[in-house]
Amino acid sequence: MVRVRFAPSPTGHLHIGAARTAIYNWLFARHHGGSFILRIEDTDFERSSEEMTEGILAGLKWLGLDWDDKPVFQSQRIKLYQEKAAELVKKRAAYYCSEGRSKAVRFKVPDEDVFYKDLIHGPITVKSKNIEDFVLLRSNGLPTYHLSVVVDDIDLGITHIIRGDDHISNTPKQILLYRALGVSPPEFAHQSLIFGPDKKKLSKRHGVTSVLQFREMGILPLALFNYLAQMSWDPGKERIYSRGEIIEKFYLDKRSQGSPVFDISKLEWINGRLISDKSAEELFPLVKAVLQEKGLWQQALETEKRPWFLKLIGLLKERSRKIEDFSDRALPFISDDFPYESKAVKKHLKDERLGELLARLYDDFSVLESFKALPLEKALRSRAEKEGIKPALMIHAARVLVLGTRVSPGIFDVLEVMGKEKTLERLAAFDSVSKSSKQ
RNA sequence: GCUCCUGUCGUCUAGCCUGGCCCAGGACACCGCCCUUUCACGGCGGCGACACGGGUUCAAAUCCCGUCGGGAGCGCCA
Repeated sequence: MVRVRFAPSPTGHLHIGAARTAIYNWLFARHHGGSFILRIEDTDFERSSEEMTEGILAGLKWLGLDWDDKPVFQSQRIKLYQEKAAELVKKRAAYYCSEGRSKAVRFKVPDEDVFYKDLIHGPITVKSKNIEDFVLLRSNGLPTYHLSVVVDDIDLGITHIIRGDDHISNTPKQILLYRALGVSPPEFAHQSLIFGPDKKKLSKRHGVTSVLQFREMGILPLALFNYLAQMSWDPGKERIYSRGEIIEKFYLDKRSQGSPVFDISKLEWINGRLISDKSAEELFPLVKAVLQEKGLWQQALETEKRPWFLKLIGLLKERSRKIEDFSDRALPFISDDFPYESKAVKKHLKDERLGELLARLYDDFSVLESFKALPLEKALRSRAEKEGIKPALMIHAARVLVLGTRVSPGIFDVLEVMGKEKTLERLAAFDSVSKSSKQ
């Protein structure tokens, strides 16, 4: 029976490196039908906080991870560690050492080399003479990491320890502790660390690293999940999978051992694909949240204008890579207070014929019975033909006048969603818009 | 300094265990073309890597040795 754990210390936010470790443990447990245990390593009272614990749990949930049993808090198990330390002293595997007035318990490293077979790295051997006697119990009676980890992993019946490479050199110490406690050690698998572009361990100075920050940016949980799961590992031909598919394909060995560099453009690519695949209905609450945050939300979008708003989301989702992207792009549709890109105005509104052409187009549009993409397109193209000009001239001008941008979804779909009233109003604003940029 | 881990396109990786199908495959990014009203999508194409040096072998990205590079750990932090 496979039993693994994720053991964060609540001294900071859920970092994507830690999240990746959590994902691997979870995947391993689910693949083998085992258990995934959460253990909060909060024995460093100075730096730990309940708030951080909440944030970490929220991050895990958001990623779609669930855990078995209740989370275990090390702060509530101090007595157990102290007992085990005493037991080791009794067995003469550990001893009291005093430096100054304080008295701590140190492990007596025996004169035997440590060998173990890492599931990812293969055989690793360390000579015991390279390991110093390390502290088990601090002079204040609190356990150190090595003691609490080993005692808990034994107590919780952990079968596989999957964690970051930064723990490789801790492992021999812990194996020695298992031996001293008379328990055979579990399997170990050490996963490479995520690096920044400078090939150093990823940290805050590299930019966004907290899982919750990605959520705020408008990254979908499944996108981050896929991206993180596919570091050091290649599940196959498709580039994006459901959680269930990844569980099915997951394996630990035979994976890349080098440290991967975090590349946000790939994450965003996955995210964009996932956004396109979602329905407007699914996207609705996410877009709402972003608009609310930017102070652009209108209650009507949820009530009488909801069907219209869903159409808008459907129009915009194909080319959005982050949920954030929706706010700028939706702006001209839900408000009259939007910017005109000066480059766009200069490029597409400078033709002198435009004033007259747009006036005629205005008339063509205003007599349309149905303000839908197809008739709109027909009207514009036949106008262009009559005038002997390329349709593109009016198309580009219309885009700039209606949206203020050079880039958008197909213009006729845009106009349809924009509606007759606003479209005509904005086409009529040609003079003032084109003039304003000349100053 | 000591110990351990690690090194395939700019980036993520496949291949390495079980040498030949690899003058190295895919994806992201980038560039070009097609589609086209713009962008995105899609299609097609391009750029681009086995860190280096020896050895073993008919044959090495794959096995062996060495060199160099990168990282992490060495706390009464976790």
